[in-house]
Amino acid sequence: MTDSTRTRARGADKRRRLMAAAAQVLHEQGVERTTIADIAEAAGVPVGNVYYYFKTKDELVLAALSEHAGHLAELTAELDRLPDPRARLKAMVEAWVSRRDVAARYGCPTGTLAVELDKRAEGGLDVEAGRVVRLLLDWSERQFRELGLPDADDLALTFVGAYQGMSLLASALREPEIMSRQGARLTRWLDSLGDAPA
Amino acid sequence: MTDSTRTRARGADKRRRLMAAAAQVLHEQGVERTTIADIAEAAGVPVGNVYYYFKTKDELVLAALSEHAGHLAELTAELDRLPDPRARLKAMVEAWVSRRDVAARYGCPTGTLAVELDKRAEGGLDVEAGRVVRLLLDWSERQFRELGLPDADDLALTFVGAYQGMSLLASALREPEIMSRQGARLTRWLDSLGDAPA
Amino acid sequence: MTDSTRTRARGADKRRRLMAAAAQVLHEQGVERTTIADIAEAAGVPVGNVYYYFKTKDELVLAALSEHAGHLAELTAELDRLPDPRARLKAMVEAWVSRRDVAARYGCPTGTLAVELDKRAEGGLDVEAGRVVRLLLDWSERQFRELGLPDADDLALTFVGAYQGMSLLASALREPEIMSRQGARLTRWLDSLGDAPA
Amino acid sequence: MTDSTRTRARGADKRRRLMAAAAQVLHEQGVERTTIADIAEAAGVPVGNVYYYFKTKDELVLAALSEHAGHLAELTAELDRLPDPRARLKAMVEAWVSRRDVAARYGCPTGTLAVELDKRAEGGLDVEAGRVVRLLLDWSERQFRELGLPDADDLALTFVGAYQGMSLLASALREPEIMSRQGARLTRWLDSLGDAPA
DNA sequence: GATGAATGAGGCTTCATTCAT
DNA sequence: AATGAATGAAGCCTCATTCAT
Repeated sequence: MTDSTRTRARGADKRRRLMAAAAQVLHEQGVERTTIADIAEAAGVPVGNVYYYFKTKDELVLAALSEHAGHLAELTAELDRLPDPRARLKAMVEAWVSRRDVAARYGCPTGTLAVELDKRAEGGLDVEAGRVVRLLLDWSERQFRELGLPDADDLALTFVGAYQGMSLLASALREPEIMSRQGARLTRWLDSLGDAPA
Repeated sequence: MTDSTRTRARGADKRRRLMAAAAQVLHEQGVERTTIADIAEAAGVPVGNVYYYFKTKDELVLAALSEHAGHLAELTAELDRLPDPRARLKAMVEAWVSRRDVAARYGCPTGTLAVELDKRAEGGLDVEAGRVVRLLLDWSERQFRELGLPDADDLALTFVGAYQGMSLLASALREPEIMSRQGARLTRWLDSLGDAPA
Repeated sequence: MTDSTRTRARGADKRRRLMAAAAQVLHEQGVERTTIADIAEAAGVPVGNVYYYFKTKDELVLAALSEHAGHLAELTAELDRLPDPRARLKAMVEAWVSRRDVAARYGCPTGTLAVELDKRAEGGLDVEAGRVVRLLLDWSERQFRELGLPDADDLALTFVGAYQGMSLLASALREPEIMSRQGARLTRWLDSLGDAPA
Repeated sequence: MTDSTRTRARGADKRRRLMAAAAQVLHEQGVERTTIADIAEAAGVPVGNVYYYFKTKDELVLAALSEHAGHLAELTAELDRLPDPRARLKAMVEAWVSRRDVAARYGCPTGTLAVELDKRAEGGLDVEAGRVVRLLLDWSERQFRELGLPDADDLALTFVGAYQGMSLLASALREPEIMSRQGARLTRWLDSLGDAPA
């Protein structure tokens, strides 16, 4: 391994650590209340060095968004191995409910980020947040379409909206049980949706 | 009108203007990105004078929350004049949809405030935001209970959650139509709920 | 009693209350940490009204100084009724020790005021503080001179200096006993000073 | 000298400069009338940069106190090289008198700081000021004890109290001679104290 | 004379970003 | 690439003083 390779590897590692730290800390504290120093510390990187990897704070937010997108991609990839689209959707609900404690404390990472970023038009971060939200919508819509249901796009909005809504309420009221109970309702709803007529 | 009445009126007026300005600006820009100067300007009050009415920025946020609570109280008071609880709920949905443009730009005032305030434990503003959210939940629960439905509390969570979810998605995607379409679905869902068995 | 008399009486009363409040609050909190509002509140006078009686904060400080001077004048007038100058000095020490708790908390009113005012050349308040300090020095010197002792001025400096020193130490260490113990020493010292040679 | 050494040296140097500036400016102007900007300017440091070294103004005050404590430690270390405790005490008086001009203008640094800090209970700075005062008391007590005198603690209080008192009077009256004359008296008093009985 | 309200300067502190090495 | 230190623009808040009745 040459010096430059090792350096590149170490550099890439730092970058990855910064992204992960940004994703977590920004989720927990929100964008405005999080300082670059917070993220640097969480990543174990000296403050001054952050700017070598990310030119501005906005780029770190962007990185956090893409990190969340990555997590979602991993999850959907795994769920896509299930043969039945309905089972996939139900497994998604299960995944949400399993993270109920985090949701009840900090809300849905993507959703809360979107809420905060929507309040500023400049920088285009709001658009990027919308893009990540849409990833989940698109995946959901795909499942509903595979089920042969009409208005799959609306069903996806209802599905994801329910998740965002229960996360918001769970965190506003600090009650993880809201995730469990509303998750169960969501599952029942999925079951109640008729398959494509034969 | 006596002198003191006039003075008091002016003072109270300014206070009210500050509350209204705080409610609006904080909704549009978020808590952290809004400066006292922003609110002062929106209310037409010199910055230094704000502190005569509100000792801290947090008190202004609190005032905004109570302003939103007031708006909600007005709305529910009006809806309560309808004889049928189901009609009340449907009218609530209509009210939400009618404000679709604001929702698609800035989200639900109470919901987005709650999201932002939940990220800071200090000050108790998070609890206060939860309290306002609960006002709507309680009103909704009351309607479901009047309809004689079981699990009125869960139904309320579903109902309000759907609203929060569609608001979030509408604003994340900047599509007011999401409010209309999901509003229609919500109305249909309300219609589908059976009355109390005779 | 005419209206104007009553008004003047009420006005004079307010003025007196403000002076007393200024003397107390400025002693307890120091000049810089005391706001006009603090003094107004302590006096039970609306803030805006203070300026009718005192044009600036400095004038209030001046008033406090003269209040303290008044207290001292009262005390010395009383002590002067004692026939023996040594007895007068010893009674003065007793008076100091009797106020040991206040001294241990806030120091000597005049002394601490002088310390704070000496740090600013402008306004002449420092000079005024010195004048009040000198009142006590002059009285003491008179006693020593009546005792027929040489260097009465130096003895007065030693006497008053001892008082200022023990007050400072008592308050810095928060130990009222320092006043008692050093007061006893001071009394013994007074006793040890020979009378004028016959 | 390596790069990091140089950087560290520069950083440490700035810190030291800030401490020295804080000690001096706070002594001359008092805590409340001194702004961070004053200290920064005296140290030749940009205001914003001060916060890299001291997180709050209180920390700067603390630093000033420890600076004064350092000065005292240096002085006593030097005096401790004298074989005779009485000579040490007399040399201490000489040191005080030699700084009579500063004392007559701004008082004893530690004493005046203690006076001001005692007026605020919060932050614990008052306690810290007391601690520094006690350093001098403890050293003095040690000398009196070495002389074999009874009540060394009371003698120390008298000794240090006399110093604080004369400093206060000298600065209140703006007369450096007070330091000289009372210093001479203090020296004579030290001479008059009997040694331990053989 | 009395009083609540208004004003504006100034102080403390934070932090994104840049610099020097 | 790495890093401690530097910079300066805000932002929040306080308060002496003044104003308008």
